[in-house]
Amino acid sequence: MTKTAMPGFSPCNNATLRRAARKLGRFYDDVISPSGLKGTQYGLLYQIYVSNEPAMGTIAEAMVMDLSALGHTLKPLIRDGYVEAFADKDDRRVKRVRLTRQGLAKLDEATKLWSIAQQRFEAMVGKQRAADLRAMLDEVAALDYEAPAAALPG
Amino acid sequence: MTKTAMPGFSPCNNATLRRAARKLGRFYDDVISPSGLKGTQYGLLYQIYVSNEPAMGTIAEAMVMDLSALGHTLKPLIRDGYVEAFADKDDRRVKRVRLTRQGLAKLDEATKLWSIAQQRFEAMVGKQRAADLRAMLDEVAALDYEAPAAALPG
DNA sequence: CCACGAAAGTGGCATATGCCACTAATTGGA
DNA sequence: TCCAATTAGTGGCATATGCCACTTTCGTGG
Repeated sequence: MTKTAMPGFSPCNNATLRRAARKLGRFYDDVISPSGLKGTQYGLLYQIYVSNEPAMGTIAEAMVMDLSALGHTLKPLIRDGYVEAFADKDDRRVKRVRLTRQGLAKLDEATKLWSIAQQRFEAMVGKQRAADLRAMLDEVAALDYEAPAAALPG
Repeated sequence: MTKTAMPGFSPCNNATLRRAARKLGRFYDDVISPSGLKGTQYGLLYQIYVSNEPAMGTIAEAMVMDLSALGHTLKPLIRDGYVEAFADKDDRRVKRVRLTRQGLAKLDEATKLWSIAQQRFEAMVGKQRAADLRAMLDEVAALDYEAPAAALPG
């Protein structure tokens, strides 16, 4: 018993990943909160910003997120006037989104705060280790979890 | 442009972590779903199982989760009869929980499925790399994100 | 040109998480 | 002993995410 008893380590990759996500999420949220945005919302605004008036499906794919979930998450941002949606010219099924002037300003504001969180985190774990971690995570997010073709008998 | 355009890489550690969590979460959820449990619920049952009739606060700490969030997450499991709560003998503020007979059976059932997900994942990224990843994530979850003592003038 | 199946979103429902304001029970002094 | 500060949970409210059932559009083989 060193001090506060180590956290409940688990052999489950999923549980461990979620645990870390909760902790890191709260940290980024705290630092970014003065802007009124949550870390996830900041990430979404950023993704829209770096894309070219992306279709919702495009964003969902880039963020490895369910399309309907993206729709839900987008609502408060549209409601608050940071994002606006419009129909694609050629395919009326497609809905594209972009940042409004306010959204752009808010992104700027939040980016300053995000930088602080990012720097604080990387100062703690090390820039290189953070990069390594992201690489691992990107790999996990890109994996193809198809059923291992469990012997489909001819 | 190799094939499907790499996912929207982001320099944000938080966004990257969440993205991976979404993807891995869906994978574990899919595999575990025949039991009727979500991956998170499985993790919670497991945590309760390996603890000794833990107090809610104890679980919350181990899982690096907000106490009220834990309370919410616990509700469906109590409703479905997998977990039962009871007041601590010495401190009536404390609420302890334990698995019911059904909860134990469900945990057993789900563990078989979990093993499949766990093995499939580790077969893809490698057992050692998975262990390394968990180690990094445990470290992230254990970090002390206190304000960097930003010069509190005497 | 029309019926069909695929593609893109929407809405409803349920869980996952957090924060905040409260309530109840304890613990520490004065 | 009695009240103030602390501790443990609860409930309400809001966002984060997913799945499923639809609805609207497209794209196509007839």
